[in-house]
Amino acid sequence: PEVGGPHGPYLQSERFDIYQDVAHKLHEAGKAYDCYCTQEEVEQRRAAAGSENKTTGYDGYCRDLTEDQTAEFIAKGRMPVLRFRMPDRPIVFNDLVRGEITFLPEHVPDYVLVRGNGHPLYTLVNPVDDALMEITHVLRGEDLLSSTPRQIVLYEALAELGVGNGSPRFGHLPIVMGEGNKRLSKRDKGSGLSEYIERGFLPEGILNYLALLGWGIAEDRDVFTMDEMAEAFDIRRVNPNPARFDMKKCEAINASHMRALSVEDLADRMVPYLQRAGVLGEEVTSDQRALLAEAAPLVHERMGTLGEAVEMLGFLFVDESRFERDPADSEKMLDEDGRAVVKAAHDALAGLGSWETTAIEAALRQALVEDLGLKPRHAFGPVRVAVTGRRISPPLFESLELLGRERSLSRLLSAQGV
RNA sequence: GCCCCCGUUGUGUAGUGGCCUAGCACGCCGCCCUCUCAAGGCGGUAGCGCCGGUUCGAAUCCGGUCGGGGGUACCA
Repeated sequence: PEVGGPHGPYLQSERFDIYQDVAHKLHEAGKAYDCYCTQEEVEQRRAAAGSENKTTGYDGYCRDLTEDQTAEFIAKGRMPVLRFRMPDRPIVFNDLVRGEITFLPEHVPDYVLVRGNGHPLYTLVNPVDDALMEITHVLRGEDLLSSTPRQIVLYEALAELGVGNGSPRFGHLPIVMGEGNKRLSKRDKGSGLSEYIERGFLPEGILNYLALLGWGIAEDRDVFTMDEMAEAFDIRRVNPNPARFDMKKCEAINASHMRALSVEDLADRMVPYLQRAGVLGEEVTSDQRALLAEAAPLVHERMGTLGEAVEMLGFLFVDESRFERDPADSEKMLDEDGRAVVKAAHDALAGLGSWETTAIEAALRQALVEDLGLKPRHAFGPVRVAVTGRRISPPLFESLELLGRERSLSRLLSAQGV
């Protein structure tokens, strides 16, 4: 609607006259008829028919009303609905993903196009819009499969009346199921796109994963770019089985795309997430940009989503007053022994001449591993928590360099409770 | 109930009568690497829903059965 195009108007509310006109034509041509039955009457007749397991839907009562019968209904003040007259023949169509599908006429009853109050229904509006807008292919969920036969017949009737060129091609995609084989409903957690965006999934990652639900680019490959997908995709190769949404796999695919990003791109994309978490402000200073550019290479192979940037890199951008350590990690790593290690680390680094990675590493290895005889993992664990606030972080020595001498020493001090 | 769709390891898939003692990916388990976590490398785990039939031969074809999903509105 906001873009426009050759088949406007694009707002349904502005197309009322079109629907009304088409409804008229359908009625005139006998493709649809006025039906005066109330819903109660239809149900009663169905129940009275006994074996109500035969067919649901309308029984065709008003299909061929005489003028007298019609007059009688009108005299009673009944307002008719416009009902489409389904042909008495099997409806066969070739679904793009499922192949040939057949519906017998007794299973697709006449259906309502226009309400008693004159308002057109989706059943009319959708095909009319698609016919007029020259839609050629309809790719939709399997949940719409059983309404397809009645739509196809409508398209054909429309074409006979000079509206559109007949039925588009249909392809019914498998529905994505959630855990426990239940349909993923909009209310379910993990069903809304916004949740994935908030967590920092990449658009190309989500798209890649979704495409894998029923389709594959090759036998031995499942990570691909959007361009590659567009190039290779073929609706006829889509699998009709409903697929379960697997968050683990989705995360793995996304992680692959994260790694495929250039570090520059990664840095840019992390910014909004760092801002939203308050790690970065509205305005990102050039110093912060530079720091982020140096930090990006350290994390680009260890992040699954952009949102993880907050925990991974937050410690670098936060000043001492706002720096916090994970309580559980602190408790575990900064016990008495841990604090002793941190003190030794501080002393080793305090007088360091050159504040860069190799020198930092050399000094710490000497002081903690050589002099104190600690295993590397026991030596660096407490230091890591002291400086980054977490047991999981980017590589320690690089992190220390980026953090800078002043803040590093300050944190090594505060971790000792000093 | 009735109609339609679907049925290969935990998950997504490859497989269209012999190349299948069923391939790939994710997961899971173990090992290697290692300052944490990842990444990477190596190895392992687990499947043709079931029953008949066709055939020299069936995951592949046919029938049945069971199971899952969707649809059955004057909703979209």
